[in-house]
Amino acid sequence: MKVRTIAALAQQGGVGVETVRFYQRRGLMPTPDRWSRDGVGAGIRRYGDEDVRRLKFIRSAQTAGFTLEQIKELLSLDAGEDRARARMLAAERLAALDRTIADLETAREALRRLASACATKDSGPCPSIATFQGEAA
Amino acid sequence: MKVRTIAALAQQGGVGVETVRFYQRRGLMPTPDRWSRDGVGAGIRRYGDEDVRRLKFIRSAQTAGFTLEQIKELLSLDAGEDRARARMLAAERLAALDRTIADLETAREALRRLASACATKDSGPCPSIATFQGEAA
DNA sequence: TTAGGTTCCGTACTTAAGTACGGAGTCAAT
DNA sequence: ATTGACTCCGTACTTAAGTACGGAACCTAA
Repeated sequence: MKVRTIAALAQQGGVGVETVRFYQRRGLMPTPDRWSRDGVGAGIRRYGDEDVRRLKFIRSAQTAGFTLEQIKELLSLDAGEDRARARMLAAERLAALDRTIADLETAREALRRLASACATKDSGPCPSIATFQGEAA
Repeated sequence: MKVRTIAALAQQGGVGVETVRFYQRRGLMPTPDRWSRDGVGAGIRRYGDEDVRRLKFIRSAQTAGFTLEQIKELLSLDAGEDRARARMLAAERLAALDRTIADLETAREALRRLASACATKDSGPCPSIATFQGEAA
């Protein structure tokens, strides 16, 4: 159970210090008590392994397309009792994610067409617009 | 070759009027001349089929993850000569898109795990954080 | 014990992509 | 000719997710 400063925590989570502080302000990360060895000053806040996990979770959930607001709820559910709600959030996000992935696959095809439409010669107009037609969201 | 007002253009592009105007300010959409039948007033701007295609292209390219700035360049390339540049932009975006899709697939898996981890009972803590572990971006 | 690097905190600034507002001009129908 | 809807335009506001700043407190090593 290592303890670390905010800089070390941020580094392990792959974010900047200011970002951690931002998450604290938004209620996504805790703001642990200050802690001084010799009890003389106010001390510095120290972070444990659980905080690292929490931070990494936030980043993963972001990749999955959750907003910080939703992640906050997910985190509160993590400690709470309302499984049905958590399940619903997950299912909703899963559906949205599938739509996004499908959209991106479509866009990927269009982009591949664009790349190859531009590949045949080295100059002359390259019909970007045309290659995307029919793919409007 | 239908002509339309900005409202009709926006509607066909699936965006709001203000958004079209925003694209005009950013140089992504043209600002055609005003046009009055009886030459009495200053008239209203009219938009043609090409504008609809352009607008739809913008939306598609956005789905593919291009920023408006990049789309602007893509559009200028469309009329220009520099195929190599267009090809490069497309290839870059294609690679980024593949990374994004892969990330989302991973997140999708994690989310599926989350949903099923929460599915077994109807109450009690639901381990959101744990289900995502190992998936940090 | 002092110099430096961190931490803490509040506040302000940034960026991307819109969205809204308000007043003046224009158009189409009554 | 007037009304009501739409257009034009500049300017300002919004949202999400940070990022930066500045001064005071704190901690560590020489």
